Amino acid sequence: MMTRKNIKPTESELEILTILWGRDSSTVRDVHEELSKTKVSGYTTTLKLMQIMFEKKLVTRDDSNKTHVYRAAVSKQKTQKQFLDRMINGLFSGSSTQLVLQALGNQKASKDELDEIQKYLDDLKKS
Amino acid sequence: MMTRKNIKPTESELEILTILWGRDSSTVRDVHEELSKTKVSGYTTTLKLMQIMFEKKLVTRDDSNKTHVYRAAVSKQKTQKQFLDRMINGLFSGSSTQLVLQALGNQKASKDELDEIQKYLDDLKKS
DNA sequence: TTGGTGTTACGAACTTAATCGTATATTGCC
DNA sequence: GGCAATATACGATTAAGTTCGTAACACCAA
Repeated sequence: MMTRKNIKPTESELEILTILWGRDSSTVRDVHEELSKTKVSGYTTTLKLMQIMFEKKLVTRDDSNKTHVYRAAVSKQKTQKQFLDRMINGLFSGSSTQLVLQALGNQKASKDELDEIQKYLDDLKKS
Repeated sequence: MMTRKNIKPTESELEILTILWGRDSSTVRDVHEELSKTKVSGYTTTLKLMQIMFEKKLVTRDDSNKTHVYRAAVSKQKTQKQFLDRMINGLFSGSSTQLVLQALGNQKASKDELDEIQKYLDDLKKS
């Protein structure tokens, strides 16, 4: 099996990926307008970032038309896993349990959410 | 209440902090030798990094002697929380639950660890 | 055709992080 | 005192990421 490249998206790239994950396909204009809701930046900045992401193979694009159409080339889940693993190894001594306990303690979770986690834990223990 | 500075340690700074957290107090030489177990770098590189961390107030130092003595100025737990929050907000739509489920699914946890998490969940639900 | 709008391409400037070489200072030992 | 070892200070360089200005091109409407 081919080993996957370990390309770590930067903070800015992650913002763009998050937008792409929430849409079927996007133009630079689409992404830029979405980005502009939370930060100010020039259009060509967004364009340049997405061009770089294309070179890094973080996104695919259809350039058969004048206005290119982009899609995320990495999955949200795989990216989450990549960052989680990095964090667990770098900051939690490799213990996912420690990270989980800390995360649960940090932020309030609703009873429903806690139930969901417990149910998931039960499944894990059975297997 | 004073608002806390949101200083985000870099990757290299995190490596050094991790070493400092595991020791009572450390000289640059101590840290550098510990670092050298896992990576190659010059002594002055470590020195420079720790000087920068001192300017950023990530560490304190006692310079009453020629050889300065350093300590972490930020707690491990607070730093973990800072990175976790950033990750939850940036990559998990603000849902700590989603992060927990992903973390549990990613890495195998032992039965004892799962029990520990369940026990913690029970406590959370009671309160 | 011509001008305005919208798009990509591309290079330059700027910032931050990381690395290291060299200068300088202190300490202890002969 | 003078030398070797070891420390800090600091500037220079490199690399990566971010930002934006400008050029070039296509398309459409008047």
